[in-house]
Amino acid sequence: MKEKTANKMVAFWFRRDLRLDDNRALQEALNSEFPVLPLFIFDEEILADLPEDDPRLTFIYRRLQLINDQLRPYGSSLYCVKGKVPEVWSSILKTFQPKAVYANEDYEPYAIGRDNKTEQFLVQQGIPFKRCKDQVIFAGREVLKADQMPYTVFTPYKNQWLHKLRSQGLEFKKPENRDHYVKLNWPLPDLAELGFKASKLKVRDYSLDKVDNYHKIRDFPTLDQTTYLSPHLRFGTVSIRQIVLQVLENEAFLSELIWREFFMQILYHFPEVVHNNFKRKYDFIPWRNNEQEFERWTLGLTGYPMVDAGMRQLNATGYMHNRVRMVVAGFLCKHLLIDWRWGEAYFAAKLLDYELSSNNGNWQWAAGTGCDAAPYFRVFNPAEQLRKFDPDKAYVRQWIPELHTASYPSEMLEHTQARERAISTYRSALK
DNA sequence: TTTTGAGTTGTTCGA
DNA sequence: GTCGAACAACTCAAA
Repeated sequence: MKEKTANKMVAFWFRRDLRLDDNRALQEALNSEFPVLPLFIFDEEILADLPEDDPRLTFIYRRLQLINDQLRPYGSSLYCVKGKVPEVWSSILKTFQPKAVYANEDYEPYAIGRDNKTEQFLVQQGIPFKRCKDQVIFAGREVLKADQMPYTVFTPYKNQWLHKLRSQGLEFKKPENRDHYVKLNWPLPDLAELGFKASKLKVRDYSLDKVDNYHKIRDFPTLDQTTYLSPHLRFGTVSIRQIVLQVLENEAFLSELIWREFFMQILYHFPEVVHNNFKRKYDFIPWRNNEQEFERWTLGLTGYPMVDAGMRQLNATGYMHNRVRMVVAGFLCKHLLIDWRWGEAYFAAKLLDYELSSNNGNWQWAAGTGCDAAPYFRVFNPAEQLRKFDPDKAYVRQWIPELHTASYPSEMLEHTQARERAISTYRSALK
């Protein structure tokens, strides 16, 4: 990089928007007067909690390779570094002096803090930090009740969300200046140089082929007809606008995408849910928190096939069917009376589509402590769920080869008793 | 301000 | 086998 060109550029910071097309902040940067320096930071604050072969890191890395390949025809490449974000920015500014830095908004508490600090630092150097809405159709402040307070019940939120979408439509920005990048031939570090190892688990491509039948098939885990979309929305390898456009008429599936934004705005407005019950009156549930029982749950050794198949699918693949997630979560919170935070943390470590807001919101839903949650006396019967949703046992047999042999454990507790224990425990805690 | 209707995903029991 | 009611009363959104 010649001295002369080092300051005739703007920077675009990739985070959870790992794509070149229909990327709001990237498009804004490309439309600016100056060529774009594309960059990615492996954030050591986040990496500290992850194993070196975390499959999500491997996925991110593969996508960075793809982006790097896509930049090559434009004579550019991805500037990829690892470190603590503030230190990385000081070091970047020693090499480049961008006229502005562009990034897409991220609404998690950690990300908001990181971005505010980054903005403060950049602005001190006279560099504006420009943020765009990209990962959602509507951000937390955009869908509010008439009194300007956030919704905490899904159905009215969804109605308002749909009303807003219909009144203003999906806003697509036309792709322009696609090649307006800084000429840069920067080698992408390989996995080992970054301190990572390739994971055996893979994020699958998504497919919307069968989504038209979503309302009919969604509860049957054996049909394996899920879209596998969630990790792609998590890491922004596909644009939410593009997906919504494709499922506009499909209310059942669209609702799931609205749930995603519902829980994002809950986390945005009520960041304390990360640690606390949304409904504080549930604070006094005396969780049993038996570690041996928790371990049996994680290993898929409860003796309830629907629960065990789900946990084994999660452990083996990083995915779990949505219906089964409800069953295993309900079993942990209600039957075993283990704090939902334990289950939340386990899912966070294992799920390829892990996202704080959805994971927290749905665990609190299953525990009955969340907004718009299941009533506490609603206790899933894992045997009944199996009978209803996997009647020929294809799903459970797939994940439990020893199902009908002596080596499969018997039920670790009896359903009716556990159900009564759960209801009476909750009932007395609420008094 | 007060009132009213509604609220993701279930299970069990008894008629 | 099917159906409605009970579970326990509560909070929220909107008129």
